[in-house]
Amino acid sequence: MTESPPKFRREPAEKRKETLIFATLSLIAEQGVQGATVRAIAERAEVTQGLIRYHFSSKEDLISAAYEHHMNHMNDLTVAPAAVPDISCRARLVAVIEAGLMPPVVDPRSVSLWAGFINIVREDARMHAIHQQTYRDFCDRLEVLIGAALDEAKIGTTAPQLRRLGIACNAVIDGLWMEGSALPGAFKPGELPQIGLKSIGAIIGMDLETTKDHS
Amino acid sequence: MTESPPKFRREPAEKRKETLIFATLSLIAEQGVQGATVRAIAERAEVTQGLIRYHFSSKEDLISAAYEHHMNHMNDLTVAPAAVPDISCRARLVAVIEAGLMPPVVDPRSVSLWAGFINIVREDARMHAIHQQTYRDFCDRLEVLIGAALDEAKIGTTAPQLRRLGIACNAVIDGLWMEGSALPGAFKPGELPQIGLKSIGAIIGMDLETTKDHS
DNA sequence: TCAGCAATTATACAAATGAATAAATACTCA
DNA sequence: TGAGTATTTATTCATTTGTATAATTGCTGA
Repeated sequence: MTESPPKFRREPAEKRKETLIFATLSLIAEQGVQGATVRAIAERAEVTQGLIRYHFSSKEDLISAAYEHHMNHMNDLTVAPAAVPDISCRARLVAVIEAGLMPPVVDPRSVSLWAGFINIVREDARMHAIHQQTYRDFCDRLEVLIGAALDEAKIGTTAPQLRRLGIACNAVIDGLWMEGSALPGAFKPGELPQIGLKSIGAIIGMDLETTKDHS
Repeated sequence: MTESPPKFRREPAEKRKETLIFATLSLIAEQGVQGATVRAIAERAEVTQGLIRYHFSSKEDLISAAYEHHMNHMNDLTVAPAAVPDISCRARLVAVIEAGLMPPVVDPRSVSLWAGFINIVREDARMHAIHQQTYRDFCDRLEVLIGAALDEAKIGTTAPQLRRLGIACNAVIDGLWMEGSALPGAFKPGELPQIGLKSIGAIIGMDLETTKDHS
C-alpha cells in the first residue's frame, strides 16, 4: 500500500487569511483591481477559489481586509523611523522624510496599489474611513514633527502657519513619492531624499541636509 | 397616417466619438474603470452598445482615445495660463502654479480619472507613451519657466540645480493637487494656490506672492 | 422622391466572474 | 486508533462583459 501524499495542507485561519491578503495585494499591484479576480487570487495563493469564500464573507470583504493591511504596513514604515530614542526632533523629521522617499515606500507597486484602491475607497464606507484616518494621522504627525523641530531651533510659528507648513511638506513627500514610484529609473538612488530634504528645509526655513553631531 | 417620431438621430462620426469619450470619462471619474462597461457607456451616451464597436474597433480603443483626450485637456488647462503675452516670466510661473491648484484642475473627479487610468497605462504601450510624454512635457515646461524667472531676477543657477528645482516644484504641485482633489472641503478656496506659491517661492528662493506692478 | 448607403439598433454568443452548495479530506483529541 | 469536525476541494449557477452579426432606419444626392 503506497500512501499517497496529502492533497492539501490545513492552515490556521489567520495564516490562510494572510496568504490570501498577500496574494490580493500583489495582484492589485501588478495588474490593478481588474486583475484581482477570485480565481487569480486563489491561484496565486495556491488554493482553490472556494476557500476565499470560506475565510471571507465576500470578495469585497477580502479587498477591504487587504486594504487595511496595506495601510497599516505603510503606516508602520513611516512611523518606525521617528521612533528612535535619544535623537533630536530635527533628526526625527529628517528620518521620516527620508523613509518616505526611499524603497520600500517608493516602489512602482505602491502607486498601482494606491491607484487601485482609490476607486474602491470612495464607494465603501469602511474603507473610506480607514483612508481618511490614515491620511489625517500622517498629516498630523508631520505637523507635530515640524513644530517640534522648529521649536527646538528656537524658531517661532503660529498655529495656522504650522498647518500650512504641514500641508506643504506632506505635498512634497506625496509628490516626490508619486514621481519616484511612477517613473522608476528617472532618479538616481538617494536623489529623491536629497531633493525632499532640501525642499522641505527651504519651506520651513531650516537646514535639514547638514549632518549635525549632538553632544 | 401619423408619422412616428424618428427613433434615433444620425450624427457625424467625430461628434459621436466625442460623446462616447465624454461618457467614458465621466463614468471612470465617478465609478472607476470598473464602472466603465460598454453598456454603461452606451447608456450614458444615450445610444445602444453596438454603436461603440462601430466607432471604435474595441473597448480598449475607446479607453485609449478617452485617455488621450483627457491628457490633452489637462495639458491645455495648464499651458494656457502661461500663454499670456506681455507679462514677466515670474508672472507666467505664478499663473501656471495657480492654474494647477484651482478648479477645474483640482477636482475630485481628476484623481479618480488619474487613478483609473494608471493601471491601464502600464499595460498598453500606446497609452504608456502618451503618459510619459505628457509628464515629461510638463516637467520640462516648469523647468524652463523657473529658469527664466530666476534669470529675470538675476539669480544664477546651474543645470543640475535647475533640474532638481523642477522636480521639487512639480512635486509640490502634484502633491497639493492630490490632497486638494482627494479631500475636497479640506481647504478653503484660494488656500491651495497660496500654499503652493509660498512653498515653491521658498524652494527656488524667490518671492512669488507679492503682486508686482511692471512698468 | 426614392434608391443607396452609412449610422444605429437589436439580438445573440462565448468567456469570465462572484457566489453558492455538495463532496472530500486532513488534522485533533478522547 | 478512529470518530468528529474544521478546512479544503470540486462542481454548479446566474450575471455580467466584450464582441460579433443581422436587421432596421435616418439621411443625402441625383
